[in-house]
Amino acid sequence: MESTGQKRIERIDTSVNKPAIPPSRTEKRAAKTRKKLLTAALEIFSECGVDAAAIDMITERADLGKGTFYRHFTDKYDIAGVLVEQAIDHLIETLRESDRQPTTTLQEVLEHFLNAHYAFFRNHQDEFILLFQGRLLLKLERQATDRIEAPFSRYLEEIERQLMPFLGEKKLDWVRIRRLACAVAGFVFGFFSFAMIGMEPQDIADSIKPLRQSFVKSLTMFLTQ
Amino acid sequence: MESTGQKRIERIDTSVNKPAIPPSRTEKRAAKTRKKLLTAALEIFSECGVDAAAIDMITERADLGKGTFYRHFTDKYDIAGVLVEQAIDHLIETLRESDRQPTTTLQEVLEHFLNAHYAFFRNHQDEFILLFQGRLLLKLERQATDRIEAPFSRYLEEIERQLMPFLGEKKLDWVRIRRLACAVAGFVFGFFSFAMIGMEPQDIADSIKPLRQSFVKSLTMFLTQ
DNA sequence: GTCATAATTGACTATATAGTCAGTTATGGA
DNA sequence: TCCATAACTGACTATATAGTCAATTATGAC
Repeated sequence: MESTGQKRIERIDTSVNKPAIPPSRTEKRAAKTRKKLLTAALEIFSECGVDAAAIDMITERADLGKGTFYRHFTDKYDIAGVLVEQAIDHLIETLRESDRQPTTTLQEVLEHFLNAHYAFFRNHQDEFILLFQGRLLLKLERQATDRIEAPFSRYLEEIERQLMPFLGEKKLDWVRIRRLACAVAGFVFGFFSFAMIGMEPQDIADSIKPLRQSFVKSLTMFLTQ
Repeated sequence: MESTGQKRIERIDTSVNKPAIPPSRTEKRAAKTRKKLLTAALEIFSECGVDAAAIDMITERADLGKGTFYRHFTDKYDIAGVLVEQAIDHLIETLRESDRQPTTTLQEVLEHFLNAHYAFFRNHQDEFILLFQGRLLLKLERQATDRIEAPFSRYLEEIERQLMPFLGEKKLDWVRIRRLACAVAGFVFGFFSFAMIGMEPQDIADSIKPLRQSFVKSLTMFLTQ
């Protein structure tokens, strides 16, 4: 049942710090607790999957009381939504770091894409798993859909944004750009996921270089054909 | 708790029909019931995800009593395992249909791969979703791991088998072949999954042809470089 | 038709998990 | 120090789901 009225006990909001007000000790304590919950939840979700995870697992892992969870989040899908947003932020951030280096050709941009995704896969494996298991929920008419779908769109848009400058010569076909974004995102996530089944970590690492090479060539061809 | 002794009530086994014995009406009834359960479960799993699905949802959808479920399967993950095996069988079957047409070049084989995957995505969408949500369970230390992982390995091996003949000139590097299989599987599954978020169905269909073209070129390059 | 056997049923019990709230502990201000 | 307020706690209740089993219905052999 959805409560249309306000909650009796207001939840804590440490998500956005009001600017120019130094955080009190109380606020810092709450923020630290929230952080502990987020960290624990990410681990649990990546181990068990969001649906199979229980609140108790999270609070247990965070070494906090169960009631504390409900002062910070409404339910599992609430905290999962926050984590997905964070993960996408990290992925986009990683993409922008690549973007900071001067790039003059489409090939270079695409190489940066692949590098950035590989870095993300290596350095944020829990988030990688979270994103990849959450992604498919879309098709599945569920409540949390928008909360989950929105960050993924942001991600696709970031890829598109970085591509734009190099497509000036050709017509800026929206479908073609989105198609490319899907191809890049899909290839990288899909490859790493399958690689996790079929290959040893060292083999995965060794595969990156030649794959990058031919995938970049292929995409360049695709975009400029 | 794992019961090491035998169950008090033996479950029905209609999975493999003993050869040369015509099925009785009783057997056919049981087989039909089992089929109804499998069909309902596939729908439910692809709508809600395996972890979020409940037995009641499945028996409700199949219009059967709950107890019936337990005469045919031990639990959710048991029936999910059967469904994953079936889905992989369909995918492999689709791959073999492509293979039946005479292929003389690596490019043709790769084109058939892409065609077959696209056909599977179009004609078995529920199974596509099931496979794709199940796939990641691997990383996540769970009980059903082997049951789920084995079919995926079969799938990768089928891809490898079809590629073999065209790699005779080059050294048969096991890692390289598995890498290619991961690339094909990952690209196709990954692309379609992201396309489901970011694109309209018609745009997806329109994307197949040009994508196939450049992806095939890319993979050929990759294998023969 | 009658009986033995097998499949099916769904109400029932056991269990696990969600979500609550009165009580406890920490912080901030006087 | 003492009080007001906010964060935290975990035992508790409500609910949902898993899994069971005695009763029911269908089938097969005679």
